[in-house]
Amino acid sequence: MSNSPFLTLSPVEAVACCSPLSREPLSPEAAEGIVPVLKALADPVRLRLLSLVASHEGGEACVCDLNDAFELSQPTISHHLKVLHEAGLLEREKRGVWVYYRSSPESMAALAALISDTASQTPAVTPRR
Amino acid sequence: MSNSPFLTLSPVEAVACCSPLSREPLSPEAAEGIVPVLKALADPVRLRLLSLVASHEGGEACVCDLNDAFELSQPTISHHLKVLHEAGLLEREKRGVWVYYRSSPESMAALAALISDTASQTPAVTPRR
DNA sequence: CATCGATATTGACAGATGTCGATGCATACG
DNA sequence: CGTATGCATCGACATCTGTCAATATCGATG
Repeated sequence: MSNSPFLTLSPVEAVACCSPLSREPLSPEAAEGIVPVLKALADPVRLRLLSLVASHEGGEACVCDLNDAFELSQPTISHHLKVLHEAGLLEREKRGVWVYYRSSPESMAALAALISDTASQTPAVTPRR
Repeated sequence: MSNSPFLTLSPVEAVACCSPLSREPLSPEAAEGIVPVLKALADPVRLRLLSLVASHEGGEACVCDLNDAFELSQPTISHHLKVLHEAGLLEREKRGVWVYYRSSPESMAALAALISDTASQTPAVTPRR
């Protein structure tokens, strides 16, 4: 695999197609692909946002509720939600005037498997079309 | 417990003592305690360093070997190793002139459990087939 | 002791990131 | 229509972060 398949992958896809960290040395390209997801998580506000959404009933929450949970400006919360969304950790759905964000358990599971693959074997890098 | 127990905890301890993200909303203090570990991971060089050490035989590697794996200055690698060490993701041991870093599977497992406590139960994200 | 080799620390600097106020853009409702 | 509300985008700013060259430290060895 000479040319990186990671350039065409979304962050979560890059995570899902890697073998676990402790299995073999991560390639530079794979690392670059995965890092956006970890960066998205590596902020206290975003971590709480993700937890709020994921632990909310139905695994989703309205932006208006999320705003109220922080003492931060609305644009700031909107910014953080965008980062989580672009990393593939939150899905977005507009219903009327409101916007709902939904957590993605598959993405979280893929990330967890990358960090510590104790039980299941993740499939090695499988090119998709 | 109104006063934060997280101030006295090392990053990995903060990770280990939290219920999973999707179980209940993360408290601001818990988030602050966990974030250093995620920040440590959220860099391509550090992610590769961790993977190199973890996948190396015996789960440990000498700094001299790690330096050679990157086209970065020695102080830069030393800096990144320090960050990983202070986050509790790598352990340090000096043997003679050389320094060895060892990965901490428990820390990684704790982090994986925080992100997705179903990681070991769900058939890890499988590609469509 | 003098020196060398392996790591760590320091100081400086450019670029990335979190935050805000102001503004834009839809959609709902009189 | 016009207006109100929910959310996103923009521009600006201060702070944080990754990187390097220079230097310090510490153990081994002659």
